[in-house]
Amino acid sequence: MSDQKRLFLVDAYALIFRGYYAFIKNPRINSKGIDTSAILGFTNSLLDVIKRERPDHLAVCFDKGGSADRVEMFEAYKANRDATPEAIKVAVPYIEQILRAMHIPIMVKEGFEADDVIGTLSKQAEKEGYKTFMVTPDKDFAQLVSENIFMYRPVFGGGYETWGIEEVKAKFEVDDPLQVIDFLGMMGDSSDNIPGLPGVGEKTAKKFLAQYGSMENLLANTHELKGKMKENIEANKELGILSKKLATIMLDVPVEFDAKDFEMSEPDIEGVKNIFQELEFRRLTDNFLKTFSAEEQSSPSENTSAVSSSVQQTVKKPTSAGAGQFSLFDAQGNSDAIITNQDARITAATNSHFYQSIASGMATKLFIQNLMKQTSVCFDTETTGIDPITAELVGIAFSWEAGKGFYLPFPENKDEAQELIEQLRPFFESETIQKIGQNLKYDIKVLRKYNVKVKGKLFDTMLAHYLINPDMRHNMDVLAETYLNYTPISIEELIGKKGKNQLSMRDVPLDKQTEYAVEDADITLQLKEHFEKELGDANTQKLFDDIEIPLLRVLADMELEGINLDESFLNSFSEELDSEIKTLEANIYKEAGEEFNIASPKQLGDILFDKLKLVDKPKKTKTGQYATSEDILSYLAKDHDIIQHILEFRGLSKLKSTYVDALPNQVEPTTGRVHTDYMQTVAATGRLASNNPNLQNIPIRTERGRQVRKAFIPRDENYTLLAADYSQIELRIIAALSEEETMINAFKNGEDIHASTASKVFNVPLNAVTREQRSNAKTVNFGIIYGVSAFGLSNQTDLSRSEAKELIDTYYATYPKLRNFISEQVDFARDNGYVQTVLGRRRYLKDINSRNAVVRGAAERNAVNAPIQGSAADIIKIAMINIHKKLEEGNYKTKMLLQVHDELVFDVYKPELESIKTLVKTEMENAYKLKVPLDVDLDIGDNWLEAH
DNA sequence: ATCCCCTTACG
DNA sequence: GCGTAAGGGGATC
Repeated sequence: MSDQKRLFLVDAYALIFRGYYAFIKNPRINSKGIDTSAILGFTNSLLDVIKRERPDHLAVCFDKGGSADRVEMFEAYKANRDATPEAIKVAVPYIEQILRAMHIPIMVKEGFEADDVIGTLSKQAEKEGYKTFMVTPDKDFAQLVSENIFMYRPVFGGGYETWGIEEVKAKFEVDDPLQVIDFLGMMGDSSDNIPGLPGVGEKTAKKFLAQYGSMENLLANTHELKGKMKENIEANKELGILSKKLATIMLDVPVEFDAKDFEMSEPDIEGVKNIFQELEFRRLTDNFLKTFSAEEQSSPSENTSAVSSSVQQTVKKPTSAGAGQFSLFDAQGNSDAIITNQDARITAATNSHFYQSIASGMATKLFIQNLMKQTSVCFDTETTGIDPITAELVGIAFSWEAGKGFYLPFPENKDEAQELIEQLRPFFESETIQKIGQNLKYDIKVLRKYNVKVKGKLFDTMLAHYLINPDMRHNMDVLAETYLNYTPISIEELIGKKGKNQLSMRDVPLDKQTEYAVEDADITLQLKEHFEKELGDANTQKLFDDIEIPLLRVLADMELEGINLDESFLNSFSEELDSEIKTLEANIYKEAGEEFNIASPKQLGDILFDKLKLVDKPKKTKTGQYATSEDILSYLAKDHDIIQHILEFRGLSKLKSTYVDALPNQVEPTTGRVHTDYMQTVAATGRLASNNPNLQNIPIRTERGRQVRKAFIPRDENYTLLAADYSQIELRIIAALSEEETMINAFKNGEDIHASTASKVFNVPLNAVTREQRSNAKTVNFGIIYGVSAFGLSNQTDLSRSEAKELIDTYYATYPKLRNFISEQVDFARDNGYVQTVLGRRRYLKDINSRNAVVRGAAERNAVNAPIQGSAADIIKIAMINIHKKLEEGNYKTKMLLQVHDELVFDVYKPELESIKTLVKTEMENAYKLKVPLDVDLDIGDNWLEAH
């Protein structure tokens, strides 16, 4: 590089947006509920540029007030951009603070865009002999590139590329960077709302530029074009000229390049640290200090240890110690000292580690001896598939020291595999060795098939993180990147994308298996260290130890147990539905006058509203289609037979495809039963979710639908199904938490709560409450749980908006403490950034202080709903754990099979029926003590429908 | 094959 | 109005 002075001009918003979207699937929320994604992303990029390039001169440019000139030229200019996300709006003042503390100048000029400011400054600096680098991913800037002006573009996946004249010429296929303006003018830019020439995209624009060189020359020669293209362009010449103007970056903004001002200087280190501390950027602080300290290199530490000669080893060292690469650990092996560098992530290739696979025989014996001496071990099973019931063990990885681990491959032969697992049995069944894993439910289920029970204390990193931040995702890759700044080998890299050519883990070479599997165990171990602390900070240690971890074993048992399904019943039901659907189809085609796909909302909307014109002003969905949902069609059903038939068609098709036909396919051949998978970490409120198949949404509300429940049957004639469900648990919780005496007493007296509410709200005696009054009271009762509005209530009932409002007002007057409770929840969320359940399960509400009323409203409803829904989830989880324990201790043959949020279903061995009924009712009703009694209804039957 | 949209099933 | 899973259609690669 020459000794020419170098100026870096940063396009602030471009990097802020980029930072924000980089975290969009996994936003960073600090304990105060601030979404810091954009701030973190921007600051990381900025430090990265400084560290890589060590610029002499640097400034950051912002937009302000948009471009007055461009809006004047073209009203729609940038008009239909999405509203700026809340996180970005709150980010800007912080970023300005950070820049001020770093003593980096902020350039902004009212009425001009950052493009124009950067353009003007770079041309001025060029005259003074500077080399200028415009830090932005935005292609528009290519027009400014010259001999001394470059684009410095962040590229996807990390790193930067520099665009000079040659690069711009190649990318845009032009002779001069200035032609980029013509290029953008021709093809337009939807994000900037530059209209462009109709029918001209990237390809055509390049062709035109090669041929005509400029917009003006193209427009002067349109006679040479032909067909539709000729018409289009001739009719839009003005638009072409306008587009080119809009795409032109201005070079005469009233700003001045002052070399002295832009010179890099010492930052106010304490000031920056304070801001980072407020934002809770711990690792970024380290990164900042390294960036601005003279000694930024740290040499990689040795993490290897003596290796026995009988094992195959794979030791990797950092490939280089160049800038941007770091050791994973400091000298103390302290993983908290990791240096983040978003664009140069640490991967196995850059990190020192020691992973080894263990050969059979003596090596295994020695390994197991060593394993048994440990007090806490992380393990991860590798199998032939993702379904634990059919998957076979391919190997198991172990790690008990960060950066180090072992892989024990399993033979394909079943007897030999069983022999190996027998050697490991003492480890898995040890009560004293703690087992650490990511999603241990899976490993436990796999091992159970080899007749091994995992005992001892457990630590599941996925569950830990679910409690730390339930709104995030919890797969290991995300956790590793977020908390360790480490990118693990992806499973796709190993076995290929899913589909036809995907390999089984068995087909992967042993050294690759070892690298992948031990890495997972190693990372999981490191995550555990991290989360242990955070669980304490969030006060959720008890929830983890007493609820989620014990529940994991309960769920594993329920899933392995499965439920018996009456397939022949479903098959005949399917035929019955099929013939009815065919009849309905024929009727609908006749009424529509043509055949079409009734199941396609798009085609259906066109038939109903374009062809038949059933309504004057049909409603549209947000994507511009006609809305044809149940609630809209129901209004029309009584006037039009076709609508009635369509609704019936929909109902029957859904029933058939989702349940009647799908369920028999989900029967596991090896067990003859249906095994759902309960997901313990997806519902933000603490509920479980069920999938493959979902057994939590089996129909019950319509007569026809609930027939499906007849297909769920006991194990055999010696068993019967028992369904136990909490009566009104959410209303009981809100009554108890709000301490609303009137409602508490109604529950204590065993009253019908909706009738009781109606009697009080409508001021009539309990026995004079009409059906309609009860029904409206019921709607409000439920509405309260969801955070009701007059608007929502009137939509749900026959009441008008004002009647609905009056009803809500009277309701609050009747139950004043309920209203207090609601505002207390919202206040708590505003002050703390989260709300919590009876057991302290938190839900963070980052939007609770949003200035956008719609967004804030949703957060406020969450503040009310999450503690209620979540507390109900907490309570049934306690009941499940206690019941499971009692069933084991009592050696009952009865098994718990299903959980449906407020209901548990059991396969009861008939001789045990009476004691089970008492056991279940007692445990459920006493799972948690509230100021309101809990009440459980029990039902028994030869299928799930009868048991209700 | 994969993603998004719309609709609908449950608590 | 809260929380989920899943099917089919249709666009896109």
